[in-house]
Amino acid sequence: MTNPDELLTAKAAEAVKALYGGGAVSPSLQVQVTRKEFEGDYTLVTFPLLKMSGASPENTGKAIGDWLVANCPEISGYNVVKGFLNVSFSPAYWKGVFSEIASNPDFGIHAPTGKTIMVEFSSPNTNKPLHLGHIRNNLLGWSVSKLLEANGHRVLKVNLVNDRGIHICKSMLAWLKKGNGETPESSGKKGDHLVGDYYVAFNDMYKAEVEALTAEGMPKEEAEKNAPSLKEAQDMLLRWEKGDKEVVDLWKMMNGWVYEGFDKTYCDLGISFDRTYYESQTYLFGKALVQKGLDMGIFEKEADGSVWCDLTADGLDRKLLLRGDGTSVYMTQDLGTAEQRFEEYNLDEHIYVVGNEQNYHFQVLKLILGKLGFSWADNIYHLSYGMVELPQGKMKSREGTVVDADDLIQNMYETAKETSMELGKLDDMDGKEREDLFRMIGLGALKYFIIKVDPKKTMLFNPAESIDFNGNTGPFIQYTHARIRSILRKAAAMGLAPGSDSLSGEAELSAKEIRMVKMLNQFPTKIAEGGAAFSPAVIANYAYDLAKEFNQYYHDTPILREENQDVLLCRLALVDNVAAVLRRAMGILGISLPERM
RNA sequence: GGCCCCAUAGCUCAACUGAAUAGAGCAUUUGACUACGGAUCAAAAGGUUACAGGUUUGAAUCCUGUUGGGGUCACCA
Repeated sequence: MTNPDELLTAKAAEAVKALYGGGAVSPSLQVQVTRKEFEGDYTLVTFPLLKMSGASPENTGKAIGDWLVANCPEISGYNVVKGFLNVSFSPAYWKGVFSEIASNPDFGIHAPTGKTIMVEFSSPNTNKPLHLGHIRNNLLGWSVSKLLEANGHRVLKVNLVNDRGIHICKSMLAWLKKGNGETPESSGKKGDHLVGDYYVAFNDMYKAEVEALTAEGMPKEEAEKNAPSLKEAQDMLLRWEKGDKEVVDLWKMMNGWVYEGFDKTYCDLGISFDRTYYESQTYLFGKALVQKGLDMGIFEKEADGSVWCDLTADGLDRKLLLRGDGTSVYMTQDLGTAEQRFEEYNLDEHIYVVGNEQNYHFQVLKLILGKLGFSWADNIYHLSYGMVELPQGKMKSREGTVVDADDLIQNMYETAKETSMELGKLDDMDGKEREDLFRMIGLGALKYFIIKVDPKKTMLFNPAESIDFNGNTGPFIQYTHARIRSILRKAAAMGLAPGSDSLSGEAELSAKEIRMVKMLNQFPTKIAEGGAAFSPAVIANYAYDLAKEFNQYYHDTPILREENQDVLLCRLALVDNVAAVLRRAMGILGISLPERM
């Protein structure tokens, strides 16, 4: 069955042609969902048609409305308000739409496109634990991947771990000096936190040294360059690059601790990757491309041996691609990895989930890849998300205002537990089951809180106010689902279950039920919309609207106490499908819905 | 300073490609369990969409300027 909006667009085009003639059928037929406060299902905006009709908006609307009712059996009526033609479809038509939704177990999921898309996200440094910013990145990367899968694409989720560099050496050095052999086992600390503590310890040490040097009369800038611990860290990096066994062993051991910690956090968040890349293995990529660019004449070499790409003609700056000593920089490496990935996986698209502070970097990356002649340069997309800010502004590790990921997850669990225990609905549930439920609700609240915001926008998190469990929240949707499941359990106990014959009766859908069918019917469109914009927020807001619609319906429509068997079965089928769509929508966001809570 | 992004109710967020009276939630005030689950529902109040112009039948949305905020401009990643 054709979608109502498509049907109306097609029929309206016919109407315009029949009424106003000519081959000049206006391409600007605007069909939209009728606003709540007006009667009707879909609305045709008549303003763009006035020149053609030569009549007032009211008369144009009337003429088209009359034609539609006369020539289209699915359309049962219309009204015109100002220039808006509000069209109603018949209840029988909507029942047909619903029956199609109900018979499709994968309703909303799009057919395979054959496209392969790589999504890179998370990409942590191995010198400190994950924080709230990483949580937004991880949740976005994960849900965008799921959303693209729902759009029929094959998705590869990858992580690029920044496991080398001076910052890693800093924690290693501090551990050597002050660690006394401390390990996660000996201290009981989670590995990533342990290593993070030594990174902080390094900075304290370094700051003290700089202060001591400036006290002796050395200018601050010079002191910052000459502090002995920094020198030692730099020396350690050189030894690492030479493969010095002692340094490499230490590096492996400490990174191992960090990975164990990260794995725990990823597991808590319900996140995994198809492949993990390590910069220690990819940081030399891209050097061949530098030579290629030089040969093509798009890069230039300075007297000191450094290589640059001049982008001033494109309104940007000159960009360094190779240092004077022949070592590569971040950009070089990204150019190389992109080429390597497109070749190895024959990618159609590559999405980088990276904060908007790197907009410039990705602009340059894309531009240079284009200049190097790669046709796929246009198929890389920087999913640039906004920072998570605190009431006092940006999170700053130096000022201790970073919201730790593990703490936050634990916190959400505690709050979920408290709330649930207060309500006391779970007294007959066993311990393990309860723990899982608290985790599900806490995570649901956290994930929804983050994902419902448009990725591009800066968002605010206030640690002083705990994340809500009422209103437009994850638990609201989880609760709605639990409620529906409760009804269905009771129905099953009465020997009633929605099935393929639930809609075969005479029952006609009420206005409220049509509204819900209409909303259900939008699900595939929402998935397409969210996918096109790489915005899981579209799905989150849709799920909320649907849940809210159900709760209103639920409040004043008896289901189990309905005496007419046909109507009862029809209602059961309807709420069953609402639950199924909620599950599918929230599944895309990585949020599970409970049977009860 | 150059370039980029942002500004919507007290607060957190919506508003498809320009469309009807700019919508939700939280907080505030009020009402609803002898009811299929009150983590719910119903209602009140809350707005010159930062400001000033412009384009359009129609602007939160597009254009110009102003103000305020953020980002970025490393031989860091």
